[in-house]
Amino acid sequence: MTRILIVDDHPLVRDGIQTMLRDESSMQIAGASKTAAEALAFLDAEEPDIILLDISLPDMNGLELCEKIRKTHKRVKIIGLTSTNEAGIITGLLQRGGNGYVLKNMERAELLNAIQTVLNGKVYLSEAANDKVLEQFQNVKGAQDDIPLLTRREREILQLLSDGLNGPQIAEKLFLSPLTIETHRKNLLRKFHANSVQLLLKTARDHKLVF
Amino acid sequence: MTRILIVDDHPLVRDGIQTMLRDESSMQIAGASKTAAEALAFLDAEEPDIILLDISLPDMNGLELCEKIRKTHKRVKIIGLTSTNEAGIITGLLQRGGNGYVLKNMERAELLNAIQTVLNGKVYLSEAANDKVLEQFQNVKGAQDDIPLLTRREREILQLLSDGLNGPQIAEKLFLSPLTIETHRKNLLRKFHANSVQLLLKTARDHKLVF
DNA sequence: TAAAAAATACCTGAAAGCAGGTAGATACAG
DNA sequence: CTGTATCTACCTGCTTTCAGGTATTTTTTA
Repeated sequence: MTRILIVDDHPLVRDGIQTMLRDESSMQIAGASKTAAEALAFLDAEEPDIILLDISLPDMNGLELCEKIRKTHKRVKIIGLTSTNEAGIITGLLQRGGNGYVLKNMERAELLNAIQTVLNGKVYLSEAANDKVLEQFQNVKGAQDDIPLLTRREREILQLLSDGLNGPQIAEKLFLSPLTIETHRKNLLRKFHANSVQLLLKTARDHKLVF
Repeated sequence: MTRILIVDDHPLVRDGIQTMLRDESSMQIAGASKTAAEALAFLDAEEPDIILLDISLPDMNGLELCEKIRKTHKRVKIIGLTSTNEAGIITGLLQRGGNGYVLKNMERAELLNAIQTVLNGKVYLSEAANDKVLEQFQNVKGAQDDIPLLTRREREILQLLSDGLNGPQIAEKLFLSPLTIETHRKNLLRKFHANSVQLLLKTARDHKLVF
């Protein structure tokens, strides 16, 4: 028997999911919480197998809640739920220990599929979510008029800067003159229209050139 | 008929995959490339349905190649292949338009499963890869004994530094003396045992105190 | 193979950051 | 109400970064 906790502040969603799963004899709705606080209280008492977790809750960000739950409940599988597919949520959820992600306009079959998939230890991302990831990626690439093209060396140095190294340290690591690093850094700043490495790195991260 | 391109510099892997798929009448190995250059040349001539892409290639980073392929081939499904599961590769691959990810020690069934999943427009991540994502997450949280306690003001300034502002800019924004910001920044550096703002921000990000 | 691109290295002067202090004003809790 | 923590602000001296160049060598590409 798979025990499921629903965390969503919309009654419509809670009822809808209950209905979708009503005929599945192997699944049981263990609880339904309207808020993060309720969910955490529920988890103090019971340990479900699956949590269907709305990303936008009234009292706490869904990602944050996911992180919090994962800290004390290593075993439970967490599937994110959302209506509008915001940027970065998918990877954010995975990085916080989430096991999957479905959109609220899903079909019944997709929900069952998602639950089965994460129960088997795999990650499930809905097709639409997948499209969004790609689309977002394409868009980023599409609006790349102003994403500067970097040389290999520049990318390398950008990454090292992102790793927290400063000029002299990079020079030592790459067996180059600190002045050379300065030149590359300067070219990076120019290409990104940044006036400090801080800003450069922020922009680069926004464009997903470094992580 | 599903046409598959294998991109891997290890003959063993190429042969192994061919063998795994030999008995699948619905699948056909359209080609096998040893390098990124070969793969790109192949894609100029033919358009497979699936690309099984090794992450560590001799002439180009797999992520980079994925990005490059996705730029001109929107339709093809790309599944990453790797032996050792490095940090960040999974999300990096997704963000570059990858559709899935399997480890080289997979079973035949898992490969077929992965191919079928991405053909259906879903993302496939292998169980082992999933575990790694979670494990990596848990590790970060596990070593949190020495995360410094920050005051409200320090958190505020940390966030502004993370946003790419420098000392004087923050001072202006908060109606404070630049010297005050310098003090706070200095305290942050001390608390994080960092000797530059760059390093401070990296550490803070690792501890998920800023994003 | 010739031209273009990339990588290397240097210079000057101004601005900012960093390390090491000191110190007054609030605010908050025992 | 009396510490303790926090926020504020300053000083000196040194290092690094940034903006603006120039210039040689190597690699890539047309």
